Amino acid sequence: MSTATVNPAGGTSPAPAADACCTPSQGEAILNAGQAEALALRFKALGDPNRLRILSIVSASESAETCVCDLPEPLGLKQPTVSHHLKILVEAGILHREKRGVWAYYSVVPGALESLGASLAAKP
Amino acid sequence: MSTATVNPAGGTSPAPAADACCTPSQGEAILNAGQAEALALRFKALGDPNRLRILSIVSASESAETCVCDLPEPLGLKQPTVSHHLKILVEAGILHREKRGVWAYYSVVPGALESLGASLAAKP
DNA sequence: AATAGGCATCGACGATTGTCGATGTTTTGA
DNA sequence: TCAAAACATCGACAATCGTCGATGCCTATT
Repeated sequence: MSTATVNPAGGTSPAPAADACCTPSQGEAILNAGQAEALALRFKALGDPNRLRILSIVSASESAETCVCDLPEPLGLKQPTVSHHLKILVEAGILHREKRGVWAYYSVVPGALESLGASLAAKP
Repeated sequence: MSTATVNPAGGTSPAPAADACCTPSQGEAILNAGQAEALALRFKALGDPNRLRILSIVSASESAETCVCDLPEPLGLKQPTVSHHLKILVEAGILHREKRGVWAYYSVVPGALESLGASLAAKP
């Protein structure tokens, strides 16, 4: 009866025996490391309560943008911390930064959140 | 979580002062700390490449359930690490764990990813 | 009962993260 | 030209995270 259990040694699941826990594998349809890393970067940006609240504030005024000066107060955070979170959201492609004069205005990148949500419903 | 936050219903742009960066605030329509923390917990679970790959494998399985014994090999992780990630995904309400005999089978909670995606499209 | 195997938990380690004070950069106004 | 204000960046610190070896628990088999 050849192999009884699937063991990680190099062999790629020869044949599913009766006492095997389940069907060994299904081809190569899973996320590779690169795709997973890119997706994780964007979800990680959403994995902080204060960043979610920043998004909530910014997206609550969709037509207009939100300037940094209005964020520290409702969040209870200091200005450098807010800038730090904003940078992470920009690098994740979720927020857009536009500086006018002394002030910096942030807005949600159109379709960014929707595309992230779609990648969830489709299959990670 | 029906956050249909449509804030600017009344006055439309009440002519902000020249030296004000923008409209000061819009009441209390943003995510509070508790809601943000709960949402962040679930997004944080998706903020790791290996957990995304685990989700990919589990949701790609025909039988819709995958046993732990098949995960360490394609991920290149040791068994305790895989168990750790699985626990995080279960606590986030994304995966379901069912033990049959010696083996433990994991499956995606129906609608879990879709509801997370929906919370994205409908403003965090 | 004793053994073997699958999986969860524990303890530890380096790496990453969130926060803040201090400082730098840029623009506006006097 | 200088001063003030808004925002970004830097450096530091505690906390959390990802990973793994060792170990324990549970189940099925002998």
